[in-house]
Amino acid sequence: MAGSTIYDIAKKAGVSIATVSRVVNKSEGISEDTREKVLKVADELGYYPQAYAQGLARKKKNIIMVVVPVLSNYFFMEVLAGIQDEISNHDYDLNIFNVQSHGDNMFSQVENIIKRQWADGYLFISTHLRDHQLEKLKDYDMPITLIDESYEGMDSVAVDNEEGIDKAMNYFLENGLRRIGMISGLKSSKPGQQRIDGYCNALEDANLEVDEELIVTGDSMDRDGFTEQNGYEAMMKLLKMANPPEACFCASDIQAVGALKAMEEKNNYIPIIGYDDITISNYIGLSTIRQPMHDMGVLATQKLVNRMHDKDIAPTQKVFSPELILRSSTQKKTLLGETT
Amino acid sequence: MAGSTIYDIAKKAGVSIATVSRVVNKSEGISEDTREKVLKVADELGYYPQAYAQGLARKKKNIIMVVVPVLSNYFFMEVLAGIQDEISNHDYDLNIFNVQSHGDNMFSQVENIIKRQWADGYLFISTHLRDHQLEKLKDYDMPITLIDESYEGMDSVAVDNEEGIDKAMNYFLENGLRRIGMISGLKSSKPGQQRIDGYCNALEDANLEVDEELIVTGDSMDRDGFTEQNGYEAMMKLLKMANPPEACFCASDIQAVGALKAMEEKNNYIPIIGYDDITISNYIGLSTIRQPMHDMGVLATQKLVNRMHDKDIAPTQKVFSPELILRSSTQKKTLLGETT
DNA sequence: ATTAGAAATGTAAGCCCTTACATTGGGTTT
DNA sequence: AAACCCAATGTAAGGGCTTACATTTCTAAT
Repeated sequence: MAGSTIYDIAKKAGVSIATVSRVVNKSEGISEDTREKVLKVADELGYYPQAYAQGLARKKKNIIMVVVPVLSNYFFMEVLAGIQDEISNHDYDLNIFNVQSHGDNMFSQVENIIKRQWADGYLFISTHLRDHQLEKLKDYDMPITLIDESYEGMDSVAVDNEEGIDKAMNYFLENGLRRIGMISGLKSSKPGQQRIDGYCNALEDANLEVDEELIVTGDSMDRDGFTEQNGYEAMMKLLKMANPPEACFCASDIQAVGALKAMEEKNNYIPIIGYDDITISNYIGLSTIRQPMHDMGVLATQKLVNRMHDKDIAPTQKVFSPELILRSSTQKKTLLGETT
Repeated sequence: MAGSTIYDIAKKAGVSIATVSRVVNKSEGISEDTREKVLKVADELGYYPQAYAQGLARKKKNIIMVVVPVLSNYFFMEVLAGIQDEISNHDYDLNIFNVQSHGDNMFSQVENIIKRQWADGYLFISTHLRDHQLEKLKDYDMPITLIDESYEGMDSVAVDNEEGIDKAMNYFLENGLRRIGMISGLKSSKPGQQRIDGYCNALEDANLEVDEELIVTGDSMDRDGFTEQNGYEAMMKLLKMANPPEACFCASDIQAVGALKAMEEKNNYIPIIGYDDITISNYIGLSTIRQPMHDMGVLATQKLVNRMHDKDIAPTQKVFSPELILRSSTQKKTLLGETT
């Protein structure tokens, strides 16, 4: 059934391959008669153009490729939903390419994907490349939009992390909480580092000293520590301290879910704020910093499509402002300011 | 920088394109001198073989493609994690193709993906095709493994849904609960229907009548109703009934998350059991029927790879037995049998 | 009937690789 | 030095499609 080519159709329909190609591609200048004849044969033989041959012959592949280091992650999922929604307004297929994370090796994978010319345009989600690497990427002159990181001279869609963390920290500070813990992901990862920096800066701005002891992470380090289990372990550490924090900021909602469980088990609640606002957070009452993930996906896709249509528009960097969403994790049995 | 071909390298290095190809593909019979010379030039020109040209020239593409209707879904995510883990043991790249769901249209998309020969092998996750469609798929003689559905004569990895639902229902029944509600997804979807059937059968086996009123779904119907919001709405309906159920089975954990919230808001708890055991369930104390999603991904990938290496092995269908996992959602402030 | 012009179709080159087969040019053997 | 072998390299076909250009066929104007 499978595997018939344009030649088979041409022969059986008694026309040239060019005609078959034209019929299949709906180009004009074909008589209704031949069109029907060819279509009939094509259907009988189950013909459909091979992607690779077509991609080679045309320059265009009609593919947008999403490149991500880790697929099973909520942030990615929700961004992706936005991408899907937007892409359905355009005539492109979506392909997702999963690069194995970690180090320089990751960049060479990314580079090869570009070189191999898989797609007409690329969305890079959370790849967190270094500046010199991004610089190289620019040279390829391929439509690329960065998501979750920002770089001068490239299209990108990101969120102001510092600002988000500031909002969380200030909320605590304004409510009279001083000793604030932080549950971090892998400290050496770019987002991990960024969030720690934000945390430190916020404290310094408030003229408070940073107690390194209060910045903890769990022991499970898959997905760079951005897992429920990691958050659970981290909160356990925090609660077991001789002098535990009065509140806690989590680098991701998913870790906060684990932290919540730890507090429940210990029956010891401190106010916590997560980061992301994944869908589930609303249902479990987790206060959080909202990143407009869906919108980021939509906007990034729009930017990419625009660029694919016109190489020469100037690249722009969109930076969303994150929003503090208060739910029960900062209220119930918790805030000092409110028990009185 | 981008876009150099084998010809460019050949010319600049003063060799033939065949030699370049051989060097790049690490085939043997190339002197160390030329190898180095070619490699040097290739690096300078940033050469890497174009995927489409290579795919056309060889028969093999070195790609495994995952085909799914909806990406942003927890079941999919966890299965995918398994696929990723297993695939990293083999020399294949992973590509994910997102088909727009809904009806016959979906099948034609799936069919075209096969015809276009994107990959060397395919994993179909939760496509829930009809029998005659699967029958057609078989004819294509392409390595395909079905995940989350089972079909005679094709490789597949699934879970015995009936059995899982039975376990949940029996747990309720054994604990003296008789009036058991069900929160369903879109009733017309294949998994939706299956789970409703299982629910009805379990009741009938216990000689209880099925009260159609107790099978509810929410009003939000994106993702076929398998969302938190849908579960929330459904549970609200249930709790508002004149004669509400004493317990509830949810067709998915994600809906159960919403249901939990509804109960909290109403401050009215009945025991509930979800379906899937997504990672988060463990952290929010949701009792559930565990599907070994990660293992399913791993096993499906293994089967696929085996078949890609040897077309002639007989197809097998693996059906996992799901497991009842009890957590607090069937305990705290709830079970009649335990309050006495 | 003749012919310009448009419409329909065909021919062939080209997209970038891989690879079977042919060729070249030492090194060995005798 | 002739004969042979083998390693290294080159030549060219072919994979399935698109498309510029050439050719044929038809329509309609003269």
